[in-house]
Amino acid sequence: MPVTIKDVAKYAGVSIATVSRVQNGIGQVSPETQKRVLAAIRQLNYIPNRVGQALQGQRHAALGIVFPDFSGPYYSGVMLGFENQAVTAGYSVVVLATHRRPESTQLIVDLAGRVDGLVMMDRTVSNDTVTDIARCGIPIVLLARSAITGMPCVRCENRQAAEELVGHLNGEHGYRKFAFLGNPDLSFDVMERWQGIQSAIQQFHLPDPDLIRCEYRQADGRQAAHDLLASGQLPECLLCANDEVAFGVYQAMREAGKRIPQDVAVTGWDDVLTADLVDPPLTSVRQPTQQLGDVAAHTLLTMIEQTVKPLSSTILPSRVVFRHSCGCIGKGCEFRTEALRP
Amino acid sequence: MPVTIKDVAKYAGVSIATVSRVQNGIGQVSPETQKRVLAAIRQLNYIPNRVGQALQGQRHAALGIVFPDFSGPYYSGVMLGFENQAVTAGYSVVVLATHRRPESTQLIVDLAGRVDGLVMMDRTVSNDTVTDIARCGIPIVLLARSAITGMPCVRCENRQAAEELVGHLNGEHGYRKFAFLGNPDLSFDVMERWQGIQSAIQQFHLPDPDLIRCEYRQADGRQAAHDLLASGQLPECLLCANDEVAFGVYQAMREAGKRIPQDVAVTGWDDVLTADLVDPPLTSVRQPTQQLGDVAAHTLLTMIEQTVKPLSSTILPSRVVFRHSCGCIGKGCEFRTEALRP
DNA sequence: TTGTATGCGTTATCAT
DNA sequence: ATGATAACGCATACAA
Repeated sequence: MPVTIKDVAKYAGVSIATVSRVQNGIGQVSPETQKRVLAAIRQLNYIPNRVGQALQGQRHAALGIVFPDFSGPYYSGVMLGFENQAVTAGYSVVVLATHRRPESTQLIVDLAGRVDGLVMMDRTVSNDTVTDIARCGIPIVLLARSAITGMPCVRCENRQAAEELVGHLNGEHGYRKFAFLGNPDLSFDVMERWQGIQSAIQQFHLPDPDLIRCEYRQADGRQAAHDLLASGQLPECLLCANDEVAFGVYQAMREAGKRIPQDVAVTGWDDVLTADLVDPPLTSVRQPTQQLGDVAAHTLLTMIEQTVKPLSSTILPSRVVFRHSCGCIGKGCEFRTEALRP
Repeated sequence: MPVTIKDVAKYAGVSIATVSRVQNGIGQVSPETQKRVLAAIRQLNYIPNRVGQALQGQRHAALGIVFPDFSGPYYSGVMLGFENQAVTAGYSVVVLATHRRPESTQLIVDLAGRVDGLVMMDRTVSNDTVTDIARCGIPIVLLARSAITGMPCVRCENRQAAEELVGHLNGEHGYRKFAFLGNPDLSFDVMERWQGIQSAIQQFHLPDPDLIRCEYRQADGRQAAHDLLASGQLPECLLCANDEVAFGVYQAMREAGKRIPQDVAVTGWDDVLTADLVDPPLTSVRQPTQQLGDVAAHTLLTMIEQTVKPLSSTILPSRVVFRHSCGCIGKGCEFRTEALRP
């Protein structure tokens, strides 16, 4: 049904080679035939078939990116940066979210067959699968994921930020008993945050922190906080795996009549735009999400277009943003040097 | 460089056709050769090239979706619903964000050449371009966009919700002077909201509302609110084009020492998760974003796989969610029947 | 059961 | 300046 170069050639009364020459501006064509061909193209509304071009040119002109999920501003940021770089470089973007689907492996293999390079995010599929696909010769960049030998990896700094966070909470506010809300098994970043927190707590000789396993949506944080309240073992400070979990804790605390930070301090991670607007403003850790996608795309493009693989991994800096939910007060979020509670 | 079916055939010592038969489970193959072929596939790490398949099968097994932008939970929701439907039906998803790029038209034409169907969202490209592409025979579904004859359109209800909102603000709270913050020229939905608001205000014989043109990020709402404050013409109620703008207004009001809703009432649109957590909780309009992507994908798939084009447009219902920022009080957000201000 | 041959749409390399 | 033809990777109709 669609118009092919053959149709145009017949309509213009020339060979397909000539049409191709006009179309791509390569080779010599007489002005007269050029005119005829151009007219035929316009007349028939001819659009070159990308599949034919891809087959001939031995490239898809497309990049793939595999997300574990789409929800939340974190993925939007990565997507934004990635798409921008890819399109600017002349590549289309094919996305896939695994959602822990059992058939994820097959879907990713399928995806690998239609792109020139692949970004694999976090816990989307096993390392073995990634290695298998890489062995087929397709360039792969890991994003916010544990390293695999021979593949570049792009991620945000987590441990240092976690240590700074705990250092502040103990040093400035005097908190000693912490709990972490999240599931280190589900995400590489969260695992690193949990490890950083544990390491800092050991370093300061504080009592072992509790790990409250929960997923990353607001409802999960809310449920976890309610469970914690029901157990009667509310620590001084709740460190949340991300801001959505922290917002869920906010909900639960409001429902239970507990005040933040007077009754319990709360921190998030991601520093979403609304972190500054909730009551109280949320102390969080800002990550350069857009840059994450940006650098991942750039690294991938380098691997595709250069014959030498750089293999350079990138770790982008995170920054702790102190607000009121940890106990800091005032407009400039000055630290309270005395402990908040008597 | 990549492994082709030819390589596998040579390695297994069989013909290409036999490999294909094994690969697709079609036709008769002796157990012995099947084993050899399977071993070769595993050994060489063969992944079928989708381009070859597409060329032969006359289909891409891919759907395209064109966004104006990615920022915000609205697009995440649409994306989530769309990707889920597409992948479930065996299609890959190719995304493009126009970002008001001048070369958008070319990018979309390009995209059209590598998918079996296309969803076009909002103000991404001119109607003429959409019609041109449709003429090439590729199925198109419009999403949150003004209708074009002959193309199905999926969107959320806006006018009715706008009227309900204004009816509440005037009827229950007694507000008479409104301003709308947003740019009706930039988005079809926002245009409809603005029209619905105007229509309701006429209907209730209230003074003409002000239109404060601004874009849709938090910073834009903040700037618009500051401008409004500087002008000295603060209306009783600010109707924001979306929640992010409303959050920007929150910022500005806090910075100016104005209270919501005592000094000025504020409403948003989208009902993002944090609308309930900001101070005061934001009155907003909830849209089924995920379902939007879901229905768009489903409609597109029907067009592709059925020969009869349904052409049915879908309008999904929106729902006003009353919270404190409009003047409602109490947990259940009961209406205040008297005017809030003396 | 297996192999051969053709066509999908495009570009590139020849030959004319 | 132009036309004929091969090649890309795959699936399939047909021949053996």
